[in-house]
Amino acid sequence: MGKTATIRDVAQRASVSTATVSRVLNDDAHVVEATRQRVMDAIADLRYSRNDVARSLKTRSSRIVGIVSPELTNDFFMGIANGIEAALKKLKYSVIICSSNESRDEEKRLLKVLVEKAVDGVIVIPASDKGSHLKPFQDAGMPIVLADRLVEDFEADAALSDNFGGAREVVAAFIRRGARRIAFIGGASRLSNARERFEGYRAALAEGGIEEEPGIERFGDFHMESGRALMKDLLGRENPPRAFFIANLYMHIGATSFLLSLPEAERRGIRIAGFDSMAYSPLLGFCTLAVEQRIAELGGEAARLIMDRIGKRDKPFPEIVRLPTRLVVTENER
Amino acid sequence: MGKTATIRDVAQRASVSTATVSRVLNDDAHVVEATRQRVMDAIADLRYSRNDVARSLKTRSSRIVGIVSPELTNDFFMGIANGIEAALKKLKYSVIICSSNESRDEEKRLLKVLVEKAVDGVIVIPASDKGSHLKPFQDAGMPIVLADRLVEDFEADAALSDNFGGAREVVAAFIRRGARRIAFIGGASRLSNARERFEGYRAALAEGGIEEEPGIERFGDFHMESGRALMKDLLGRENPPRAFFIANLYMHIGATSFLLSLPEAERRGIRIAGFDSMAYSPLLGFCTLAVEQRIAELGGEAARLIMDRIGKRDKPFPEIVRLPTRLVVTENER
DNA sequence: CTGAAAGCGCTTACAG
DNA sequence: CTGAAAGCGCTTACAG
Repeated sequence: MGKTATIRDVAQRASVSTATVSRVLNDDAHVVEATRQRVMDAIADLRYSRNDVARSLKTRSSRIVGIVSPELTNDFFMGIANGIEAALKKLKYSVIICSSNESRDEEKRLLKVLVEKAVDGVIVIPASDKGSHLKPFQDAGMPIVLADRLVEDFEADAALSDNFGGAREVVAAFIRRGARRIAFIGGASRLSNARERFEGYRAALAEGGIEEEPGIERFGDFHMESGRALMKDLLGRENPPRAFFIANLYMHIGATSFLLSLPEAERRGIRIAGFDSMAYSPLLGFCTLAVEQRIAELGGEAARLIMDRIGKRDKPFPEIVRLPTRLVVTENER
Repeated sequence: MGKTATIRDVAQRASVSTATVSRVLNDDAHVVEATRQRVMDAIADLRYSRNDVARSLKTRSSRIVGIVSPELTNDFFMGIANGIEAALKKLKYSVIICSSNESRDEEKRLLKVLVEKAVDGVIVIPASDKGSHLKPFQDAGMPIVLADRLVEDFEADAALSDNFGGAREVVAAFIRRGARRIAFIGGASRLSNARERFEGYRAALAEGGIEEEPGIERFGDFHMESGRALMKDLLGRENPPRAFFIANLYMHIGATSFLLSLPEAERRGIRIAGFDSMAYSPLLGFCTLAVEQRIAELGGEAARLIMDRIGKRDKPFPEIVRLPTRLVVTENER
């Protein structure tokens, strides 16, 4: 930037002290209207814009919250980020969104950068099931909130979906609609949300009086490729299942794209119950039921949790919020 | 954060001045090794972390670049953001990603916030075809770079795809593969990228000796719903086309989801040439050809452009970069 | 090679 | 209701 006007320039032009300018800038009530107006005019004349860097240095608050996401190109994570941003905007907070690139090391590095930038807190969507590298930052006083899932060796406030309940509900509905033999395609069970969804599936099965069949319960990595591979694998068995609960959207995409590569006859009658609903969900042609997460609210809750800690609100630690999910019946009933 | 160690604490512990600590922090060559080591030890002992806010205030550089995107939940935009972040990381720059929510007013507000945060520059993916609201910030000295598209009433460096060339290439390939009567579904032609793609389509038609048929050239708004509506509309004509060039991914999704709602017989033989390729592109079952944009590089170029201006590199203004696209033949040849 | 000191642009207790 | 002044944690010419 060029030479911008400072608070001193404004003070001079309005013939007041910098303290007074600062007061009107911060909506201090004790400034008499005439003075305030004079200052406002000077601000307008000079096109003065506050320097938040200086403000932050003095107040020790940057009014910035960091968000660390495993990836940027993921509508689910960005939906959460959106929810966070919307909630914080109202409090005049801004947000720095960073991608850990699904790497724990990068996650750690980003925390360090964010601390240097003096963010007031950070919301992390964990890249792995590990959290010990977050501990030192928390110990140093940085408020940290988890979103979407929990991690090992690290306790913190967290905003999560009711993965267990959602999975149980959708699988139960699937059973009610006649599905008996339901295969499971999910993420690695060391991840908290993947495990919870698997347990929800099992609970629904048990409640429906359906015996588990370990041979058709498969665990991938939440990515497209593993969804495709597992679907291929399951359909390659001697007696392949026709109903599937796929516990994550990307695996669902992979599985569907494999199905699309099959001759019409081979894929007929296949039905899928899935997780999440995004812009492109209408393309998931075999999906008949889905669990919808309240993505934006997940972000909103994460925002609330971090603000509570930043504001040193007195409350038990950690606070874990579980957001209910919603069952959705999709258009495809083909 | 709690009471963190400052440069003074480090200086004291290492028995040097704060100036020396600052020097080792900034890799100043003139510090003798023994001193450097002592300082490094003190830093480690105290778990000192630099306060970038103070640094920024003094150096007048925050080492932060703002990114303003029309939305967060969009893999194309976030792919650009990713490219920017990757490129800037190497230069020890960070990035603040904000969503304008497709609103020009919000875009303006965000610019103001970013100026207050003293970012060194901002890369904007315009929310509309208007840019006059960006002018005052540029005039005040803030480096601004556009990505993805140009706007009216505002000149700036820009990183763009060769929309014209890409559209022309894919439509030409479509024609070579036998398509004659190709309908056009695109975005509003006041948007620079939408217009360029339309012109590319027209050029390919002309070069292929195919007469334009205005009745099957339709303009929506780049969103899913309009893709769906326009596809429905076109198929509702007396003599509906069977080949489509859809100039944007979301419209492509909408169009495809409409097709999926049709009985098998009605949609048979429909072929689509599209734009972009994302994780869920395999689900676009009617797509046979696509133009792939170099999304990450688009971000990389935007990063380079903004750094050039921040570094006051002497070069003509504005610099407009056009990145070539790549033609992709998809798996579906059904 | 290292230090003393000024200053970046704000905010805020303390006076008055 | 308003001002003078200190100070937030750094960096950097200027000396030596």
